[in-house]
Amino acid sequence: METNAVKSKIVVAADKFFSHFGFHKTTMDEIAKKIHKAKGALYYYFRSKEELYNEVLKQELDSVKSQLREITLKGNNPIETLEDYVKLRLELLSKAKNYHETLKADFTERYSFVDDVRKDFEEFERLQFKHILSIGKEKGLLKISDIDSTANLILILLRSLDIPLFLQDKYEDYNKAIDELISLLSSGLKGES
Amino acid sequence: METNAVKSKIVVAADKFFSHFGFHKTTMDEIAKKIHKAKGALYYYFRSKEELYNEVLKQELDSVKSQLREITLKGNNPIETLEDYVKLRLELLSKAKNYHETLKADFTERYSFVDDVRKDFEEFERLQFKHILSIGKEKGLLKISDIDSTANLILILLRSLDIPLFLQDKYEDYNKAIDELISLLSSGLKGES
DNA sequence: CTTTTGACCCATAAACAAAATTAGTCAAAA
DNA sequence: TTTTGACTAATTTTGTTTATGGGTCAAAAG
Repeated sequence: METNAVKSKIVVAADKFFSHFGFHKTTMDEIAKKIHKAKGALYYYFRSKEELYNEVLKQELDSVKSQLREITLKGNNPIETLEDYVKLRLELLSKAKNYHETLKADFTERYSFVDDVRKDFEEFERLQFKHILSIGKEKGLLKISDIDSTANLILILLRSLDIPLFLQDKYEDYNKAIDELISLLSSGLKGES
Repeated sequence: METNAVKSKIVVAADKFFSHFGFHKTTMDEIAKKIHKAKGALYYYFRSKEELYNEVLKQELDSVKSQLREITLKGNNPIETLEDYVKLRLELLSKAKNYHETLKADFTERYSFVDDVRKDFEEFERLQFKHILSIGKEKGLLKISDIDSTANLILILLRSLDIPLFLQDKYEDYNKAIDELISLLSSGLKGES
């Protein structure tokens, strides 16, 4: 693990601007100014603005990942774990401004330079769901015929909900439905399909 | 019910252009030309281009509504009815190009002039779900504590899925998950929450 | 009286050019 | 090894002109 103090400062400063003003309305110059460096210094650590943005998003999502991973590992009851996961995920992602921006970009330009980070997050989540479900199956608490398909469904539902939740200010409106979804998942996964 | 032949021809012609090229890339002139009328004639029947587009969308969704209503009315087993509803809905809406355009517009300009039609469709669907669920509850086939909340959840899930399905070419990828969702709903609504 | 026409107006969009901004480079310096 | 800052080239923004297309309306048609 490379712990370069300057590189970290760049990422922290960049995140401040990117999450406030977005990718396009942030300039490399202002990021450099913020940490009292010349613009050229940024290019010593990052090949391009896109690579820097990619790193900022990576750290944003890595933080979310590590907090969600705790839930998955700590949990005893898979139903409760899933409930906690969904709630914490909602809370954490609702603050992840750069993530929101990449979601929005899907409808206009597409930020293909963050595809790897986003794919990584997707696969992380898929793994968490598979893990939770397999524990539930082992313990005989959940009746699931195909873990992969069920994990995929949960993944698709949550990711689909991200769009209205974070891009269309439906956060308040949908909050009640999230609880409803959790209890539907609970009872749905307990019963026979 | 006003059955004006000319008005109908206008709407049919307008639909052809709007669904192919969208609201902005369609001109009132070409719609008029298509039915061998002058542009002014369109304004005898419609106050504006927006009102015409609104009417086209209304008819597109009215057609979907009437086909979905049949499912709701014909169905005996509420679980099967819900399954049939979701599948037909997906099939019908996947072809509803103007509906897709209004969904896409939500992320850019917003077509506020179609809000009424869209709201109407939303309330129609809410009613269908409430109807199906209440039948299921009556027959003792479904265990639902709050019909309104559950209907609302189904509404939110399906509408959230519309975006990736119709706007982000995930139609193929998600098709398997739709079946999975239906069976989750089935077992979830049968069991206790 | 109802419906249609098409020239007309004007707001908006497209096209183009000029100016300004900013991503990215690099030789020199720290 | 790291940083600088002037420099370049590409992209955006701004301003201007031209073209397009929504909407009107007096006159005509039926």
